[in-house]
Amino acid sequence: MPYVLKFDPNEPKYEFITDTARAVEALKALISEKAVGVDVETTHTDPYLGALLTVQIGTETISYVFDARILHLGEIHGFSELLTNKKVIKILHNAKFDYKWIKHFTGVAMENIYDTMLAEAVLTAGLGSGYFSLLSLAQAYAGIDMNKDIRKSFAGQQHAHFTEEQLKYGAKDTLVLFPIFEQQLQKLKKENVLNVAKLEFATTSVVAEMEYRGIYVDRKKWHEILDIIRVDRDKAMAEFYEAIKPYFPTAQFNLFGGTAPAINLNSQQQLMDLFNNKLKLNIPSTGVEILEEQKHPIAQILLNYRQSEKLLSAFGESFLELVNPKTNRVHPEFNQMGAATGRFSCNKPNLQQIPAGRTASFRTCFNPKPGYKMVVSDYSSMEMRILADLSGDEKFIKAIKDGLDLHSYTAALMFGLEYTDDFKKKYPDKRQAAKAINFGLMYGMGAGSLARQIDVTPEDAEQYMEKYFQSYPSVRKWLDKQAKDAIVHGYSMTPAGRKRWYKLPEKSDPEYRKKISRIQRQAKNHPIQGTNADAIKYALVFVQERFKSGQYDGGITHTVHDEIVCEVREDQAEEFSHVLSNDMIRAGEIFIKKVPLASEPFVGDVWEH
DNA sequence: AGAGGTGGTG
DNA sequence: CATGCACCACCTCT
Repeated sequence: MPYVLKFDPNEPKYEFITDTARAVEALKALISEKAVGVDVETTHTDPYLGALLTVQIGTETISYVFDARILHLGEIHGFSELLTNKKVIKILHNAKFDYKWIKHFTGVAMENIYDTMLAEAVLTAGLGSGYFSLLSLAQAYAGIDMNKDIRKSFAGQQHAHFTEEQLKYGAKDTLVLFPIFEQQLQKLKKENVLNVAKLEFATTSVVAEMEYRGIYVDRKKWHEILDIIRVDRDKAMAEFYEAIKPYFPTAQFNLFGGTAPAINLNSQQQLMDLFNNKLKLNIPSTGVEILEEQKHPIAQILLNYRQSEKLLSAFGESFLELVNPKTNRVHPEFNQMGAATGRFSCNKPNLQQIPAGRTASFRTCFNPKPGYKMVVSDYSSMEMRILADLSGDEKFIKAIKDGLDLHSYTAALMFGLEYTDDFKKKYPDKRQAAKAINFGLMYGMGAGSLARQIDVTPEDAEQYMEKYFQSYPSVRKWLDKQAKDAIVHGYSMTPAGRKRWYKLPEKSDPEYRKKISRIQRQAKNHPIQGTNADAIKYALVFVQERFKSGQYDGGITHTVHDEIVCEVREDQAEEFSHVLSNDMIRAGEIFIKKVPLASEPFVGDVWEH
């Protein structure tokens, strides 16, 4: 049945509230509602740098526009009571944005959130971009055109009077949430993903708190690391230009007597010309895997240059510019539906791609605030445990239960060797090969790429894989079933019920097989990666409760797929580290019942372990 | 502005 | 028949 609008999009009913007495009355009326729409207007996107102008809270028929410049909302009776009330659903679009502003300016931490943006992301995972504007949802669910230009007009409105146009716009933003909410709810139930949506909603306030808190970055130390890398980079660059001199006999001299670089080291086009036309190496690309095979010294020099240049460009000044001048911390944006699998993505800066090796120790620059410790915990080999559990493979499960080193154990089975505690030392190559298989098959890898990766013939790789699947027969069965089901149903699913949909190609599509194969690989991986995501989201909710309840002093600073990083008051850190690990395990056990889980805690002064 | 190449993370 | 999942940032080139 079509949804009937309860308001007039051209004349939205609203009340502009500037006095406390009227605010109290409005809030009193609102608290008996089943659900309210909430939105804010601000002068900026960053609560640390801007001002809160209005908070709109409304029903499906009327929106109350509270003037946050005049009213002390945090102290007004009924405001906190309404926004933290667990019986009244707060409907928002991209709730973490409003959450941060309301928290910052009123001290109120909203509860019981329904987020129309996240709901849409859950409903279209794998199909869309993961980002949905209120504009597009208003159009799709209510046929309403929203004027996006008015939002920009709030930037300079800190003291001036709002126009009626602006107030109407603000009001419409809460009114339009209802038709979206009502219809999404039906869809979420119909697709059986309401529980996943609820997990996302519970997670969103945790994400808001995490972004709001941010994490301290030691800029001085960061610069010291950059200086060292820059020396290496310049050295490699000099070596490179020296080495290519013979190939550029006409190398021009510029006006200042120095040589003008004959080649832009960052131009793959010019490099290809050098390697193929001058050096006659005939390489298909200049990627690491190709260059590593080349004997020519220039290839090695380029690799050295690239290694340093990569770090300087991706983690240089541009990174430090993202440190917030007010807080001296970075406040990355975490997109909780950033990946089609349910994983987080992260940007500005992307803390999920800070180098982890020991060569570039950027992670040591992330420190707790004074009097606090970094407390970190990682799930150990989580995706392998998930695969063991979901496939129900007895041998696989037993190996985990017995606490064996899984890569070594797989190697022992595949190569017919005896498993011992020092297997890793005795057969490092065999273990490495098994590791490649263990990971690769979770991505649906074929024998061809396995052969390339562990440097054996395709025939050998084929044999290894066959041996692997003979060792773990249920794993093969399970993977095959995921691939098949995805094509039959058009989606794959985690045990938590998180779905990822696929756009199936037409039979006539010239790339039909290629596309089907790709979907099959994605469908094999999705329940594994997605279950990890489900677990970490539950864990984040559990852990946040530890801080919110006042049990521990501190907060979550960030999360990297299978890792949660917190800063916790020094005297509580050690104890908290075990609480953190246990919460992560407890969260995982909601979905993983047959296999024991582990999460390793660390306490220190840096984000690194 | 967008695509493609490269490379950082789990 | 093609052949490893999920991201984001920076660079060059068009």
